[in-house]
Amino acid sequence: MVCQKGEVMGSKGEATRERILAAAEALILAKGYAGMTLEDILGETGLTKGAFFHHFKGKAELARAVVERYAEADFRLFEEMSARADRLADDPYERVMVFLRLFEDFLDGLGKPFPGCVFASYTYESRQFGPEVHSYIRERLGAWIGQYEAKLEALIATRAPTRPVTARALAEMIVTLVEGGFVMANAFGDATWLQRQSAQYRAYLELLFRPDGAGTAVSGDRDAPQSRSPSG
Amino acid sequence: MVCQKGEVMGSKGEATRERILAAAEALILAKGYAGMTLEDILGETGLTKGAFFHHFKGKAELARAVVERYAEADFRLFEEMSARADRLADDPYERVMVFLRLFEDFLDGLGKPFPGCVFASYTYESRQFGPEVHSYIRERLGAWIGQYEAKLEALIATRAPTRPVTARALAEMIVTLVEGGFVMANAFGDATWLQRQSAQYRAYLELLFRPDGAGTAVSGDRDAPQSRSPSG
DNA sequence: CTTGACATACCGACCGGTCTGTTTTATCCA
DNA sequence: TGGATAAAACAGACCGGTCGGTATGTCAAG
Repeated sequence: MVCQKGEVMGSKGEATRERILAAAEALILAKGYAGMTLEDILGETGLTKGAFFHHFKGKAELARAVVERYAEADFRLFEEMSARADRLADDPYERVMVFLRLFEDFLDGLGKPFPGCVFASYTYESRQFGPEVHSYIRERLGAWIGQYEAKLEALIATRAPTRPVTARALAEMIVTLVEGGFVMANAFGDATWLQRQSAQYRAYLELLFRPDGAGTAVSGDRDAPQSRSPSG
Repeated sequence: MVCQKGEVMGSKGEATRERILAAAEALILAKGYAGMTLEDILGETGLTKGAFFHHFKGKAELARAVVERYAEADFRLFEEMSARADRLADDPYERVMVFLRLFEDFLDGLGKPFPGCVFASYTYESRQFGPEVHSYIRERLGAWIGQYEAKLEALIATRAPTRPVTARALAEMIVTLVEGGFVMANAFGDATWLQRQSAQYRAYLELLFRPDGAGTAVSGDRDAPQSRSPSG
């Protein structure tokens, strides 16, 4: 055997496993973990029970695999976008701003069914999962905040904010806005919600780190519509 | 019959119904709607199946009643706090700031088990509920945003912001921060998370509407700890 | 001829909901 | 005033369907 012990030998099995994970993630985001049935997954993937239990010990292991896959993809997406932003700008302030715009552009490209956050979905069903999954989510959320914190740390190191503030606090704020943004976007069926929050956050950063640039209009601004019907 | 047709004759039945609703809300926040079992409710309230189905047609009706109760309580809480803030200050800017501080103080008083938002919990299980529940949540979220919008509208009418911004956008932002704050607070088991977001939001408003007051330290500021371990 | 990758029939537990019975409470009339 | 009476407020056994999980089998590839 060329690749012994079933290492990273992609082939058919891995593809099927990936299909199951992708379907499960979408279902968890739409119906919640407890609301998702194995039958749902089988119907979505066209597989049968035998196939599912060949790849996963059970629903609990699937739950762990889904959140791990999600966390890894999120982490990589951030790193990639961060690298792109750093290539497009040298100044730490501009790097943060460009990163946020890249993030907003990325969200623009996301079609519906509008995605949510697996972390948040799990959080509201926390009792379903053991403490190990809970602490794993906590760790990955912490890592996510840390990614933002690093970029903001570089910013604060070069520019004194107009008001005392920590990189940690600002990092927590944008992550909170993203999590809340997913909830609101889903509730209103409005895919632009999250982008608007990111734009407001950029405005906050601008006032903190470039208060003189008030005249220089922030290009690509996403203001909320002047009047929005609550039921729209 | 003095009170015909079982009108608003509180007494015993209503109290039991209220106990069921309170238990169900806590369970939905902890385990999600689908993860919550009728047995859970019966165990929590010490009742039996007969009692439950005497008060509710089924789990679906309970779900609707829970979210309606939650929405009404939230609405009333806002109105009450808003009235208190308006009594404590005359200036629209100060009224918003005082309101936010009252909100933070209120959150301080909340003991664990740390609450979440029923709207958000339902949002991540949206497929479980019919479109009528979904649109109801949308309407109530819209009303909530509208409450904030009215206060911020008065603020913008009296003070020109340092940067063009709409009351609607700012209202959406604070609501988004609250929703995301519940998620993060639950994930990290950190009851102060939401208060810190509110404080950051106040800082944003200060920069928007009182940029000269930089020297005047905002009393009762809640900054994030300088270094937070991601796993803490 | 072993092993991975599926398919299928089936099981047992659980869960939402029903049915019937019992207790308590409120109301009305002699 | 008090007992009849009806309705509300419960209790608890039971049922049918669903869901997670298992056991067994097939089939192709190496």
